[in-house]
Amino acid sequence: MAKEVTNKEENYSQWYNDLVVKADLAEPSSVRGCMVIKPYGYSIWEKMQAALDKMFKDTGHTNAYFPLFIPKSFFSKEAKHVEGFAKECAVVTHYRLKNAEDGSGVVIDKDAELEEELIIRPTSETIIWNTYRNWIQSYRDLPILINQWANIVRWEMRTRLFLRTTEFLWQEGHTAHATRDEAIEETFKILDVYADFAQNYMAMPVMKGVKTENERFAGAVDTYAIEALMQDGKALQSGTSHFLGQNFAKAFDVTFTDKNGKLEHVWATSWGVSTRLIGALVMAHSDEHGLVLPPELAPVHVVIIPIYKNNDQLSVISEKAEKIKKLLSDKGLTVKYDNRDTHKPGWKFAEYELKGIPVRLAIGPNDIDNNTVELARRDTLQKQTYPQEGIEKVVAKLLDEMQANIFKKALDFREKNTYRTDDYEEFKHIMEDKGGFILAHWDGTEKTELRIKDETMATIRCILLDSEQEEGKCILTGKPSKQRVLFAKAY
RNA sequence: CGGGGUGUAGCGCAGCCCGGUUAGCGCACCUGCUUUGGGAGCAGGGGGUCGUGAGUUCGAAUCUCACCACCCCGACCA
Repeated sequence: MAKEVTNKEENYSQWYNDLVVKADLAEPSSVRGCMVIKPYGYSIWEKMQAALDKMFKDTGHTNAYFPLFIPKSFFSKEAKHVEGFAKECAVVTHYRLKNAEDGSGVVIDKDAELEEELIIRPTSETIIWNTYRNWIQSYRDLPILINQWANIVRWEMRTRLFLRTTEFLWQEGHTAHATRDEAIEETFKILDVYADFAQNYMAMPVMKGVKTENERFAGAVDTYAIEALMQDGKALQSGTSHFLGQNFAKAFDVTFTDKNGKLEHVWATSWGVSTRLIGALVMAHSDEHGLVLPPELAPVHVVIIPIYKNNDQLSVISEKAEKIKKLLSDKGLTVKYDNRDTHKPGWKFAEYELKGIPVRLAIGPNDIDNNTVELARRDTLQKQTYPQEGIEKVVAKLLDEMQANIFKKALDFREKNTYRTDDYEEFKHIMEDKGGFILAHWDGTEKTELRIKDETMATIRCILLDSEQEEGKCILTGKPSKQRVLFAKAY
């Protein structure tokens, strides 16, 4: 065994790290807290980008690009925003290096100090709203619906590949609207896009809800999020959509004249998902054998592996394999024919399982005699022999079935691990033993929320949008509550 | 920033207590032959500033001191 993945039950976080590294998604870099996203991992990100980008375009958005650097003065204009991000900002103070006089290498040239320090963006609201001020005069200039694909930096103390790194890739949407209602509508529209993407592409069920004040984005009026449950019973916030009200418009003095000739502040939203989604994808579906990728996001759908004893056999098999590859490609599938002679079939089987390629198609001498192929599906690891005739339809159908099955498996898991309780002792036991989501009553105060966090490590992930109104008593204080909220330990 | 741990070949480790030839093992790598339907076998081969610096000593991977880096556990976070 060349590559062993740590047992998932024994040490979940080691299992995750192993998987990310051994499946060639990413590796730690020599820069503290930063990762190298390797080609295979990056191609998953490209699949995500392609799907999301289309969804954004289909809902009327266009892409643009704003600077990496933000002048410190911009950054400090929105009070809550600074407060939230100040502790994790990288700051550029100089613009030149020089050779050290003692020959010990290169040092900062103290004469090249910046007049005003530049913050490396931890998010772009400030630079964007500073820019929007110049773009907006009239209601005719609205709405502005812009997205950008970018890297950002948040100086983290402890990092984990994909889940939390100092630099990461994401998209951030920033929209400007003439009315409050329109901005709110935009916030929900994007939340739905995210939920749709998570469920239909990532095959990962999510809960939609609004964050408590405590978990709200710095500078937002309301933060909405999609929350997913990972296989270790912890929740992962997978996307956020913020209704910013007029906070940034006021901070950056962005006003417009409405239809009645009245000067108003602009209404805003911002929203984002990041490469963290790759971490979510890994933790939601994968197993002891490696990654399990939903077909919609798999960089390669089918790998064809020849099994042969000599070159004569290989050439017969290759001819078949190339034909099948073309049939599948014509169906829009990405197919790899791995005819390398440097690795044995068994090695390749294990390798592609580790990488989560949805379907493996093997052709050997027996298949040549019988006009068959062997298909193995990654989600269930089942193998079955099919006639070569019509194989492209079988594979296409199988991939659809797998996409649905992977989602269903994740949904079953979530349902099995979502509890309702009105008893705080039970609440504590659930959190301690197995984790998962708990729906419980809460009195609505930050104090209670923090005390529950202290005592159980669980936080309020969100207040579900579709939660039914129900009279009850706060699980901690017994004070009256009108609805249950979603608790979990979180990443 | 607190508490704990680890730095020896690309990776994972042994050796260190108790200093002494040429620093060793597994995986990976290279060559050859046999193999190929679940991570092949045999034979041969290459690869090391023992984290860095200073000290003790006839002699340091091994002992002492300092520094650096990384990992795990906490506080902070998408």
